[in-house]
Amino acid sequence: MEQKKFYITTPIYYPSDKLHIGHTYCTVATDAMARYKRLTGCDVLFLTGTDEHGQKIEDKAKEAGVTPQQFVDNIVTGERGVLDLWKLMNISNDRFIRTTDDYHVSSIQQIFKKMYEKGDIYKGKYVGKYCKPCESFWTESQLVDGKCPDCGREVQDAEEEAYFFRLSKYAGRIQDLLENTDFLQPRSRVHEMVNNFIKPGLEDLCVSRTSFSWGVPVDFDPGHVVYVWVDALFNYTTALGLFNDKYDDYDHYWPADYHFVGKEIVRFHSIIWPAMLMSMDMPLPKHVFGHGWLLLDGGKMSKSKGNVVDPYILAEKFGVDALRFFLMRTFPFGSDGNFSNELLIQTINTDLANDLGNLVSRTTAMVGKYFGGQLPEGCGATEDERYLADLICQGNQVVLNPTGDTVDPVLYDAQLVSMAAGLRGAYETQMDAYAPHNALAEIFKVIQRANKYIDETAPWALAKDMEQNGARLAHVLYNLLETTRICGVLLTPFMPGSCEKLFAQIGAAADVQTWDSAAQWGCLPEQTAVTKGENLFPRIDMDKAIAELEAAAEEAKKAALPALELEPQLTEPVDFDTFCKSDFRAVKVKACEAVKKSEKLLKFTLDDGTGVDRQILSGIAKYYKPEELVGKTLVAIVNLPPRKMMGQESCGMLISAVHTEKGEEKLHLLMVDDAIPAGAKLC
RNA sequence: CGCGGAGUAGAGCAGUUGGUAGCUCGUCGGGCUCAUAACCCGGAGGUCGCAGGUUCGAGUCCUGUCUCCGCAACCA
Repeated sequence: MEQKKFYITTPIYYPSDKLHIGHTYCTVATDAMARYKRLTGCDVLFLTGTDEHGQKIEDKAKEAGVTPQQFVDNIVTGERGVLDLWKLMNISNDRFIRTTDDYHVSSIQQIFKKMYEKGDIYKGKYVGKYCKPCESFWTESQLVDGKCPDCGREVQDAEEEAYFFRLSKYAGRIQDLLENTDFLQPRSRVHEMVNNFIKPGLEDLCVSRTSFSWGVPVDFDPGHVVYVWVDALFNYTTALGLFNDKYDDYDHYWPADYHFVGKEIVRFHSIIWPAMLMSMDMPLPKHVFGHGWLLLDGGKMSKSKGNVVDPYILAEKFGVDALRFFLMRTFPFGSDGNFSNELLIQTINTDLANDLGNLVSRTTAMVGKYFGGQLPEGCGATEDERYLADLICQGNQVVLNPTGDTVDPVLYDAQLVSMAAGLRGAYETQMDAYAPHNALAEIFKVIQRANKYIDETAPWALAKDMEQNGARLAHVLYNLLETTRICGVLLTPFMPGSCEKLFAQIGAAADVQTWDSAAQWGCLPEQTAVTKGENLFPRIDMDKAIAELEAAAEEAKKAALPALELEPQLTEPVDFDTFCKSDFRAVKVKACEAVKKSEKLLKFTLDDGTGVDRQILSGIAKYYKPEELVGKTLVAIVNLPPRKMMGQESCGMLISAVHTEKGEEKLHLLMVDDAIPAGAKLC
């Protein structure tokens, strides 16, 4: 039988900053799906990577004083970079593509040329607004109040040559694709795309730039670089060897079965991407799935808000599998979810520690305690149980009738067996519907049932009379091991590392970790070696962990801030006469006291050489104690108009030096040589 | 009238094709002691934002209305 192939991708991420929990979410989801498909026997190719070109990277590199290539190398391959993160998260991608890879660059040039020769890319004029100081090109809609969104200055009409893709040509086919197929999922995204972008009319798309150079050069027209659309989207095919010799399985794996993408790039993947493929006469990917976002406090996570969540810290603190599990279990895939540390810890404690971890712990402990770590021969599945399990695995409904006894061992066994036997089917249904959160919920129903089974059968009571009840006790424990085994198999795509440990503890070898074995009751060898190992998922002290996380976040925030920040210098000239109108004088502090009821103000009584005391209020109480300033020689501007502050008059302003250190504002009064007499003019 | 999403127990969320409203946490009471102070059972707590409509029947469909959120730049 031919193996079914399955090609799945994440977006290629933009390495202008370290990746955060949102990227991790998407990649973990893709990984879980890829592992699931491998488990079921598919021939899987799982691709992820980075999209490394563009203006922003060029700017960031410049800021950091390195070349763009050095900049992205650091973020991608450097310590705690993208590759390290995926390694830490146990991501099983088969390939990793970087758009700066040679083979990709040359492939893109050929693709661009091909579309140009076909006439779907043509040279035109890009009309917009230009901000000279920023050297930036803006479209009308990007302007803020008609001015440059970066610096707020006036912009002027400008146009530049650029290449355009005939997106408009494919509007009809795209609309049909979206509305009449299940290409784009979940369905709700379809309305969004059609209403927002297609119905208003698709305009041709500008696919080249001359405003920056960090990109794939258009080889037949120097000065132009290929813009993101062509460069980034085609990664899904160049990584298979399209127009290059690096790989050779384009024909085998293309078209992709699933592109997993965040909802903000659904537009690119569901409109632009298929249109470009149509232009290239290439098959379209089968599905694009736009998953939701992780929100913080109901709002978006962003660098500028300073609220990004670092997956490194969480994975190291709570364990990779716990984090992977949390992401997949808690949030319905496809809609937004509210991330919080409390929720993370609660999920770990409830599901992993209390339910699953504790189930394994109590089961293995009892096998150790009552049977020395090995159950006796004959404790395995009965004929009836195997028959029941088979019926259920084949999709039959089985109604179990209680005997009416208060204690009904046969019923308990049958209920547990039938739930465990039916699990794979329920799980598969949910996974194939791309609802991993529901698949996990199915597993935990069984885990909870198993915990209940222990209460019902009360093994500790059976153990009191081994001669009478030993066989029954062994069968009960076997049933528990078998249930955990099946759950373990199905949890493997989500928590590969922990499941390996689980299998070791319950003595499940590789041949009973397979997909097939998850639909067979009773394949765990009866006399296998069971060991109570370390706790798979230790319980987390919520308050303590939260406090530590907050401390770590504070630390990270500080470390991320620049060591030293200075006000940018003004470039606008001031004429000499205007400058001369400011009268700076040396002044001596005769007295200084804090202003009552004010947190910031100090009141200075100053000798300014006129013989009349001058009073100045200054908002520097945070930085100086009044008494330490008495007798100092300072600098003040004396011809500012007097101003009332907290009911007192301030005649002038003391001059200070200010800067920012690690995000903290620092201030130093300008103190000069005490040899300078009061009233000396500074010029 | 720009577009879209969301409003369900104290909190956080599920609710596929319309058919007796569920889950986790919290709370109250009980059971058990194998286990990671974990596990099991039970109770209290919701007019499913509001108002209409379709229907034998609506959280679920339709209309209206209020509130909240997101919507420039390749920021999943």
